[in-house]
Amino acid sequence: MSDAKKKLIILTGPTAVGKTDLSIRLAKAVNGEIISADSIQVYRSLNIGSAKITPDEMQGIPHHLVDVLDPAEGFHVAGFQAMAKAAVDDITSRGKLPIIVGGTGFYIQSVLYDIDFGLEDSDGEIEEEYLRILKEAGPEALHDMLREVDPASAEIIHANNVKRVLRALTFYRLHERTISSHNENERKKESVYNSAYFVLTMDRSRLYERIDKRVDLMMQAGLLSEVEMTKQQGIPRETTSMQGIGYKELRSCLDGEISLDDAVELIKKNTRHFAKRQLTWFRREKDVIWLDRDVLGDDDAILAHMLSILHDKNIM
RNA sequence: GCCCAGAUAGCUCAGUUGGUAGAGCAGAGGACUGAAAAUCCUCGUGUCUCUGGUUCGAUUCCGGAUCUGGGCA
Repeated sequence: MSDAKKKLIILTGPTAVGKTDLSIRLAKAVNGEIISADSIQVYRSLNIGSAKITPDEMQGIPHHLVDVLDPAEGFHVAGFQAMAKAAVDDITSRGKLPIIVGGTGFYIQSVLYDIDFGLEDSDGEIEEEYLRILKEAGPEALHDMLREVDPASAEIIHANNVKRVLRALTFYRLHERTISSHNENERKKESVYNSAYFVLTMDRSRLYERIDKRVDLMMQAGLLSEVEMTKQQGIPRETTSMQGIGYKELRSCLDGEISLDDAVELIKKNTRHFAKRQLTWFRREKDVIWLDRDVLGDDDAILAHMLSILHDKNIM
């Protein structure tokens, strides 16, 4: 539509559909650079478990937001958004096309719709107070408190979803307005980009087979020792990076809580569940362009299809 | 060949003192606006192996068949 808008390509899909290879071919075809939207690949040294692209595989295509954090550091959408926006501007200013590639739907949304996350988060004091209440009175009590200040949110957020209840309460405390009204405004936003939002997908049971196989390959490639390293380095299990699939299960195994076989099975299962959640997310996103491997065929055919859509949208 | 025990949801099993059945896991759907590979919600009709019999009525009791374990020869 409006040529004044910045151009942006998004390539996403559930884990293990084969985004990486396709993204390199796409980047070459459109003279683009890749911005990773992946909550685990941002961390250095978490390579095998995050199925991170190797320098060889990059084939000279610049990648942004990969290997930018230490595994001990925390991370969140707002941080991602800021870095991703800077990368988009940087790439665009050099006359190249930014391509967001990765499976973290929330991250993609934060950039595409330029969501406002408000002020900085609390220093923890407020949260501690709520956590104390949670411990003493339970999740229902917290939820009741939310109902007092923000009934709309209390209606939407289930009492057991403590994480969200806490966030809604904290938001109210910090901003003196409800997160529900804030979210309502954000939801109305139109994308600031002239974009194409591609979601790669394939038959569910075949995807699950690929996932199971890929986990076995990760184990063969030495995932266990990669995780062992994080333990030796003293990275706490509660850290954001250690909540990644593969890492949390093997850390549990290394601490003697479960057997290795059980850990591997758990990794497979959790990855399957994750892929399913990703698909649910993308189904709900507006204006996505589905690329079904079972319909379109091999990567050549998929790429050709993408290029023709990009052409029609005047993105290239 | 004989004896014993099973045969119920994709899997592991529970149960019906005879009125056609339910848990866990797997799986499916959904939510999501500063942990998102996170967090949370919802969803269980299946020839109760087959076949005769008893019964108003059998998945449940009885007989037979088939299959699967285990034991004895």
